[in-house]
Amino acid sequence: MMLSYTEENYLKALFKICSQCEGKPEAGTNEMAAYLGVKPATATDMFKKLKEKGLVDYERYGKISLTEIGKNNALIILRKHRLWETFLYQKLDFSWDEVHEVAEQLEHIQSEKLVSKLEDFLGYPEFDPHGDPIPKANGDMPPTVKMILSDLKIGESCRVVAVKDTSVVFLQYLKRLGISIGTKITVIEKVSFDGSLQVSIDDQEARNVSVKFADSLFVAK
Amino acid sequence: MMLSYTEENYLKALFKICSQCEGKPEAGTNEMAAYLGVKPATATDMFKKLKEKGLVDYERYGKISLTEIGKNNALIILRKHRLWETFLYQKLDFSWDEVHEVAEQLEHIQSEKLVSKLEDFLGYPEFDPHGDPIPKANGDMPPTVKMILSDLKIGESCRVVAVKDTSVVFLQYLKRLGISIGTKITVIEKVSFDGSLQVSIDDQEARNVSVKFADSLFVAK
DNA sequence: TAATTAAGTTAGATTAATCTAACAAATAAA
DNA sequence: TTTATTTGTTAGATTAATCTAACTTAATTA
Repeated sequence: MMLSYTEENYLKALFKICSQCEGKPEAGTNEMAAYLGVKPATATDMFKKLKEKGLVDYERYGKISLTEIGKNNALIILRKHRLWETFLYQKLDFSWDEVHEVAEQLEHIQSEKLVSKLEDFLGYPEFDPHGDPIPKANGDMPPTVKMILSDLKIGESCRVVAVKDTSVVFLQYLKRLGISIGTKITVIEKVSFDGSLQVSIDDQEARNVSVKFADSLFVAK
Repeated sequence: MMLSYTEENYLKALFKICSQCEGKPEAGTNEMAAYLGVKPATATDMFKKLKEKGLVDYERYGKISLTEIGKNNALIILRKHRLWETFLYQKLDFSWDEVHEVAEQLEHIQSEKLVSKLEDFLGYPEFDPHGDPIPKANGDMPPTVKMILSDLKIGESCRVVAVKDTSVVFLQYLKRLGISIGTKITVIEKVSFDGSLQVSIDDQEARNVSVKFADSLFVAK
């Protein structure tokens, strides 16, 4: 079945929203509309259409969620997105914060052969430049059990494995702090007043990072 | 100025048609519509729109041609198309006849940085896999003075430098004959009955090729 | 539980790209 | 030079994706 550019974006958005919140693999109309930058009325119409096509489960005034077919389609798009990001980063020397925008366009190119050839060319990467796993051609994706920086106790060290927030502002901030995949971070102190952390990046002098920041970095001990 | 996918395709089509016929750098409505696979009425509407945007010269019931701005836009699209074809062929191991279709999609990706990085990655190629020149970022393109196989006299030899016809059937036929860029061809005889040629490909045993075939291959002595 | 607020839907309009059918202009032929 | 043919245009409709404004349902709270 052929999906339009827009339909693909709705599926992808739904997948992203659903995979973030554990217990609730579904999204509301306003939530989706806000995420996609359209009005709720627009989203409602699209929900009906996607339901017709068997890609989502949805009832009037209810939540929306992906069917198995819808999920599979979303994974294929995510796969393309992440492979292209890897290409841009590894081969074309794009920086961390630049890859997303262009990959948003490239992910919609229709050619199975292109994707598999690209994957081969990149050497079957497991993760994209942000540390997110790349789904396989069959839709398989390693379930990533992720720990965030906030989970660490005082005195513990870790390595950055991925970013939770992929906004340009965040990625540029990371670049300014000299943080990328693999960077070592040690928690020196937790400030009880506002929950912020004193951390040492690559064993440099300590600096303070906000809760929001510590919640946005995936790490491994 | 932002161009839609469709507008880009009209400009590209117009450029192709115009650059083929020497004396007449303009196209008719039916001609364009047929080329693009739409109805003439649709083309008329688009002509008005493109004129509004200053991309074409056009008057009711008249021919259509590119303005300087329109031509520049067309060249940028052609540049992207040919760089992507080169990428697919050189890096992803696509065959001659497969590159076009995917490049038709890739050429519409909007990112100047992507194009220049890609060009750099490919080592600033001058020609695409079909032997066609790749426009530079500023729109410059080497004026290709091309000779076709039909131009050769009996006994003369040449090397294939490009294909005039990029249809899949033709490219696959070339593949079957073992012809690609650089292949040596010698004209053994011209059959006066139908204008067909007896040729030797890479000094192999002679075989007959049609006028249409000989008109579709660009060669150099 | 009744009232208020938040969330979601419907109806009607808009824009881009397309179509068909009917019409008009330009060109070619008799 | 009048007619026939080709070429091109206009008008009106359609589809996909979007909007605004008005309305409905669900959830919250007093």
